[in-house]
Amino acid sequence: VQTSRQQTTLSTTEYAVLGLLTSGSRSGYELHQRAASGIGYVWTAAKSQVYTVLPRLVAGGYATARVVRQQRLPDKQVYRITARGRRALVSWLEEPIEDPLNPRSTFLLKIFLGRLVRPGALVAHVESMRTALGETLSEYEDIEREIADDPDDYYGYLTLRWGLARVRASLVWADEVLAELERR
Amino acid sequence: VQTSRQQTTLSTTEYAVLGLLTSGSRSGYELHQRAASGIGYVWTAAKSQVYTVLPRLVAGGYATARVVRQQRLPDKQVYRITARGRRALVSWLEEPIEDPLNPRSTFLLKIFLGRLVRPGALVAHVESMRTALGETLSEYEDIEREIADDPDDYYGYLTLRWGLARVRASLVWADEVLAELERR
DNA sequence: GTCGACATGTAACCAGTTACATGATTAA
DNA sequence: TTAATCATGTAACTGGTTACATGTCGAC
Repeated sequence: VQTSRQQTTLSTTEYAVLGLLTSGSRSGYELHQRAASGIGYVWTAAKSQVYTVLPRLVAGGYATARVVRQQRLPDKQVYRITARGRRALVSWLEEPIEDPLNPRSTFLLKIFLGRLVRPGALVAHVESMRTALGETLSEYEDIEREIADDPDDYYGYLTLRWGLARVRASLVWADEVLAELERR
Repeated sequence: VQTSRQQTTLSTTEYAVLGLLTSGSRSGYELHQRAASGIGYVWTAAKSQVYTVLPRLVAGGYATARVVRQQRLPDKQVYRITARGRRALVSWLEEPIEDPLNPRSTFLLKIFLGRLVRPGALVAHVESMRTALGETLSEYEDIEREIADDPDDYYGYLTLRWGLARVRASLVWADEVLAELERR
């Protein structure tokens, strides 16, 4: 028996949707609503993306769909994550994060879904973030030394200070979280 | 005499390129190199975007191109911003920023190019950012009160604390910058 | 009778990334 | 001879946003 061709890698949106499905079966509509709260702070998806992604997850064997008939309200498709979907999600969550400082990086999504992974994987993610933040901080500090006293660079310096403030705040966060995770 | 159809609104990438051209005439290649430093911390563009955008700016009358012949090295097109380009850029820079907290918002770009606008416009941008940050902070603090003690939300709380740390750092930055700008 | 929630989707578009393509010069 | 820099572009693809399309029910 020949199985149909399946995707082997999923997009971040697909993993985010699988992540939502780990809290229970949901319809496309519900997933889109949920995307506004909770996970919405770390990952958003347009309605059209959700409806595009769900049939692909079913086709790949990562989820199953079941029609729920309703009176008064239109019928809906309710999606449930499969064991295969769970395995794919967990192994993706444990994979190292490349370019953690990229504003579209998956860092926060992977932390948010931290309950699904081995604690060591989470520590590794936060440590890689801390390393990246430390490198960025010293890079920014080098630039600061160059431009701080040059009035021509005043507006560049303002934006640099924005970056410095946020990198430093994130570093404090990373140190706190690492201490907390290691205490567990 | 009928002028050819011109774009009336430009994309953010086009404004960013115009912003780079205010520091002097540049070739596409140079613009792409510069995008790695300075403005690169607040706006990046792929090589292909730069080469796509430049002829459009010329077609719209926002820039002019001149061929510079070189021995040994290939000829290059050098672009210069026009008065029209400058006017369009400045009026865009002074326009209010919608959704300043959106990670792809133009806030930092407009601060970075602050030397081109009236000081009042800059103050308005930072004030609108401070307002948006204040609203986000109290929203996050509300959520914190709900989830801080619930162990089921532990990983959500970790990501919330990341957000809190960064919002608070940005608020401190905004207050400092406003005080500084008003002292001038 | 108009609006909002429920429910599912398609189509078009825009921005951004990566790969492809070419070709000279210079340094390791 | 291999890679890097200079220089300019095109093509394909991915991800994300907005608009379009349809239809019921309940509340105001």
